Amino acid sequence: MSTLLDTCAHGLMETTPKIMQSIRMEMRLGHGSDLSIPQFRTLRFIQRSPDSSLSDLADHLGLTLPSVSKLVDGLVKQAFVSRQESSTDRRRLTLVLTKTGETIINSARASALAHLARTLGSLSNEDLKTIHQALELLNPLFISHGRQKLAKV
Amino acid sequence: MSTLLDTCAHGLMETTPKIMQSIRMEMRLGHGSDLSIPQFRTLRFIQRSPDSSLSDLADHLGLTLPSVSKLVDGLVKQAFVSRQESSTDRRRLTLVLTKTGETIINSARASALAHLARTLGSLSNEDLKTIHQALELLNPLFISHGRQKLAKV
DNA sequence: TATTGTTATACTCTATAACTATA
DNA sequence: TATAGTTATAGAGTATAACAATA
Repeated sequence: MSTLLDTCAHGLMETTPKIMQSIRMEMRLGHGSDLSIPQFRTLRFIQRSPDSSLSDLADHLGLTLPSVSKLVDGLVKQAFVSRQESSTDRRRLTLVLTKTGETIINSARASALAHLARTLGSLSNEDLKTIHQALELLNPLFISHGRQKLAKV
Repeated sequence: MSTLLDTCAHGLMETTPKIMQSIRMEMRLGHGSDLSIPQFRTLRFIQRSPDSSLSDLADHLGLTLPSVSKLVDGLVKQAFVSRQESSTDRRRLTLVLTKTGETIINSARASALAHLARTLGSLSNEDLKTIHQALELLNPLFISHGRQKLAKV
């Protein structure tokens, strides 16, 4: 009967996709070169965790290695990222942001944040405090669970 | 300088994709037949708004007609949905859930909700109240803006 | 002419399976 | 043998452009 719990679950299922769609749209329209959400997250991850390997990225995104390999393919093709050899382990590679990649991610991020801020702009400070608290509560509950490996059917 | 606003925008950008990924994963693993998020939303929309047209659905999802046509193709192929002719306007079609579709959407929904409830399960009632309030605030701000029509480059 | 929907084409996202190279 | 990554293949998601049928 836990009604409040159910209500929150419903709310998340209704609202989360709408927020994602808004972010996605801004990512396409908001600035020159359009990034998908995974591409954006990839650039952000490399920016924040330099010298990561493909496996590190796969763990962060919760995707399989082939998926991430292809994802990076696209970013390399656009010259946002380069693959460098690891010196210690010749199987591994090191992901590096190019100058262009750095520019793109900063601009996309700024544009997305500005758009979100505009969207939240009508709220009072108290409302914002509530949202902030809620995000602080939710964030640790939804952790990336490493690479996907789906059960066989 | 509006720091709280920025903090909320950052929080949304960090947390929203993680929640989506969790929902998406449950949608694939949680029950027999796996649905993508758009498929899930489509079935839900038809369930709640019977006799809708493809354009109605496109508006609801914020996608273009060709995208939605293809999306529905997949659901028809799986026999979750059927396309029926509209009696009043022979250009329009009417989307109808099949018996199977009804079963699938109910099961997927229950499973996703249960998973979310489990994830939120460790929170106190007060925390849940905060989240509930936040969702009530956020939900109306992120409305579907009708079909996409991207600017020409 | 405007609207509803489909088809053609072309990306990205994502997975599994099979492979190569290194440890 | 186990791990890092790629390639092959396949289906879904998404768009634009071009089209058919109806209003």
